[in-house]
Amino acid sequence: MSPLEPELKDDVEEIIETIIYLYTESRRLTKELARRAQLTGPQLTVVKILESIDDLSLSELSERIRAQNSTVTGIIDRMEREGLVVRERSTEDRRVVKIRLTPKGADIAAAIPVEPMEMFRAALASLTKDEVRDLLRILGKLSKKVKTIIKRDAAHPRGGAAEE
Amino acid sequence: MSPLEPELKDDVEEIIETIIYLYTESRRLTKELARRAQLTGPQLTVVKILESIDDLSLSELSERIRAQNSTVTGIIDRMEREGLVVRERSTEDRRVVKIRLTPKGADIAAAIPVEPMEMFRAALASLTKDEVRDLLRILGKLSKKVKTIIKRDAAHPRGGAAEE
DNA sequence: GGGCGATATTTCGCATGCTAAAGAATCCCC
DNA sequence: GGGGATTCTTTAGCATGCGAAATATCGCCC
Repeated sequence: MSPLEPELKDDVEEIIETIIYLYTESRRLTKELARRAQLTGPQLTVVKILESIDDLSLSELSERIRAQNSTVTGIIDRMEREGLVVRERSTEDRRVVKIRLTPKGADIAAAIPVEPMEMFRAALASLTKDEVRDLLRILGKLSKKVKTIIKRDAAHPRGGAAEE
Repeated sequence: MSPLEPELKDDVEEIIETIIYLYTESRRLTKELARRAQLTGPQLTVVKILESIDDLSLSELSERIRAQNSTVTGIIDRMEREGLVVRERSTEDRRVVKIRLTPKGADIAAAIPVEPMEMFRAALASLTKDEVRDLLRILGKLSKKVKTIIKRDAAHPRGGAAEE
């Protein structure tokens, strides 16, 4: 189950480093792209999501951008202040707030041609088909394992995250 | 150069999703681990770095945790307030501030047995040697390509990040 | 039909995290 | 050896980002 040997330790470090690098770099680029349209990174993400899905509740939006509701409340506050989106109370369930792009918000979204993460996509295009397939398979296995560890850790939340 | 075909588009999405998942999850776990010692995530990281390297300048520390100096200034402010570290002006170069663990900080560091990212390491241990090697190779190729794209983009910073 | 637990959103307080600009100290070059 | 460019750190202002508690509403169950 654990064929990992000492000599591979550095490899492990490097894999972690690389994943962190790829993540932070893609985020930085999203931010830079957003800046050209006078938006912040998360605001660009929200605008692009609403462009294709108009009419999303705050909770649904939070889930999509992997943030807490309270975080998204703040983001939407500022976007509403800037006239990019509007809040609309749902008529079916008055607890729910629907977020919708304003014409101004839609214009800005349309004016930004590339998706966030486009850079990532371009980089992945330099890999061969087989490499993409391998990468996907291995990362999938990795994240499945992580999910298992987390589940076990949630059940016995007292040690570190990795004791055998 | 770009053998990526339409049918692989979903694979690309999934790879990106997985990398984001792995990154955010490892961060969340670091934070949870830190909480048990009354620390925040970055504070745990700093304490663990200083445990092995005592005597690091603020800039060096920033570089290690991939954050801006101004961010680290704030983190160190709060850690100093809590009595975890002290600032010492360097005698050789009086512009430099050395950060050092206090006995209290050292105790806390010693009391936390696992490294941040340990969960990651445990998950990687479920891969075979060959998989680790492949993953490392492919991620390396990927990040090299990203670096190239960034460099090109920095030279011509006007379009999106990925135009061909 | 009234109360009670569950769900959706907001508020509050705090800790990152960034950029730009200010403040110190050093370097370097004439 | 003096001054300007450079480097190290901090300050200021803002935008996430989180958890916990407060609010509002809904659903259900008796």
